[in-house]
Amino acid sequence: MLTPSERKTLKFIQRYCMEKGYSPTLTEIAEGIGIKSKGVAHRYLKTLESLNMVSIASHRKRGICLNLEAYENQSVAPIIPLLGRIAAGQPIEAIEGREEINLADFIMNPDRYALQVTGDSMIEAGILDGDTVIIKHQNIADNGDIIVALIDGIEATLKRLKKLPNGMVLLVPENKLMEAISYEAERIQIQGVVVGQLRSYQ
Amino acid sequence: MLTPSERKTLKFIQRYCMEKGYSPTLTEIAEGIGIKSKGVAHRYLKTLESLNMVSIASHRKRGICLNLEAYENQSVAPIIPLLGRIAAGQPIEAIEGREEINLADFIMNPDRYALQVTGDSMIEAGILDGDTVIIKHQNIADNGDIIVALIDGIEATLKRLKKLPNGMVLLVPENKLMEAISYEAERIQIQGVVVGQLRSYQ
DNA sequence: GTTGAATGTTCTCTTTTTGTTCTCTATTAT
DNA sequence: ATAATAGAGAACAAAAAGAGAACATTCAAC
Repeated sequence: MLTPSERKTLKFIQRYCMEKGYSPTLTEIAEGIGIKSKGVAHRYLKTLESLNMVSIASHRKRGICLNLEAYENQSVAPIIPLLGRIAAGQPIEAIEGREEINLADFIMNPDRYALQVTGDSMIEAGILDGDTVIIKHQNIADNGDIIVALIDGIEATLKRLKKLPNGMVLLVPENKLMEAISYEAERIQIQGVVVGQLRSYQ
Repeated sequence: MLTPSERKTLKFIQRYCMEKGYSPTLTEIAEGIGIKSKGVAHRYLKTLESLNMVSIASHRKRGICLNLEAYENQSVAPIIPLLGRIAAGQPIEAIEGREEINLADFIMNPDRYALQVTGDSMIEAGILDGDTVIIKHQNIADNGDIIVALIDGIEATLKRLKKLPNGMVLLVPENKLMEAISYEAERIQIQGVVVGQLRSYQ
């Protein structure tokens, strides 16, 4: 089990290597994890080496190498480093404050579940055929929410919700080729609200 | 059988480990379960250890380790139940085989990192302004991959890659309002390939 | 090659944080 | 009344964190 400082060291090295393409020096590590002593940085590094998290080419400068396999076992938390913001035509810009994304936020709550989306009805909202959506189970929703609606207790569908003033509800697909349909409120049962979406390209 | 306080302690540790990737200190546990005394937290921990719910590395800091049983009760892995497939106009259909999604598979590789996307250049590929993309760090890519490209060593951009037969590369935005631009291959450095995408609606 | 700056390695020391073990008190159910 | 459960907090032991000096090795410029 890594101590927080060792973990911080590992994260820093990972991030550094990712950004620069080569490993940091001890002084850079020390600075990167917020301490002054490179001797201490070296100690953390030795621990990481003994746990097979990294390999160190002895006496070589910038001779640290991340060990991929050991890494996976280690961290239980679904955390991924957030390197920055990418916008066309500019260098990647760091985001102050947030340095990582924790997917636990997505799923920690027990009333969440996932659905795989079939069809193109929400394509203009960036939800494509084959995507997975994270649903929060609840029976009410706000205007504009994307919801899982059960129509007449049978048909399930993913649509944007629009409440009409006359007591009707409109289920709006995000696709120019399809039309919104309105229903009497009694026919529509809200099963959940989309709180997240994910897609894998692999 | 666990007392309410012991159960609370166990739940807190599970949650903490899940979110942070390492175990809490006694003081953090005490605070987490709403008491002031770390001695008391220690007592609960000892009970949990005697019931084999956790193991404690003696005198080690953050040396708590959840045991298998405890894992089974409440999943500590980043897993979310996959209820099925939703398509407009049909009931939610179960997916044979896969019953849950493990977000660890999604992202937990040391050569992955996240970037926050700014701008609309990939909007027709379902990558919207504000979305997060998961990048796999690599220097080569296949035709059709969405890549992080560094142009002339300065500008970073997210585009679909198209290799032209004449040694040029085309960076294709997924937006009708923008035009693909071709470059000499030497000017383009591939920094990574998009392997995932996620969006939070909260 | 030689040299010197940069970097890696090995220490010893101090301080801070955390784990462990107590004792004491309060509350509640049987 | 008694036992089980809760909680506060003091006192001490041990681990972790950190500073920094001293020395060894690399590596690039000359």
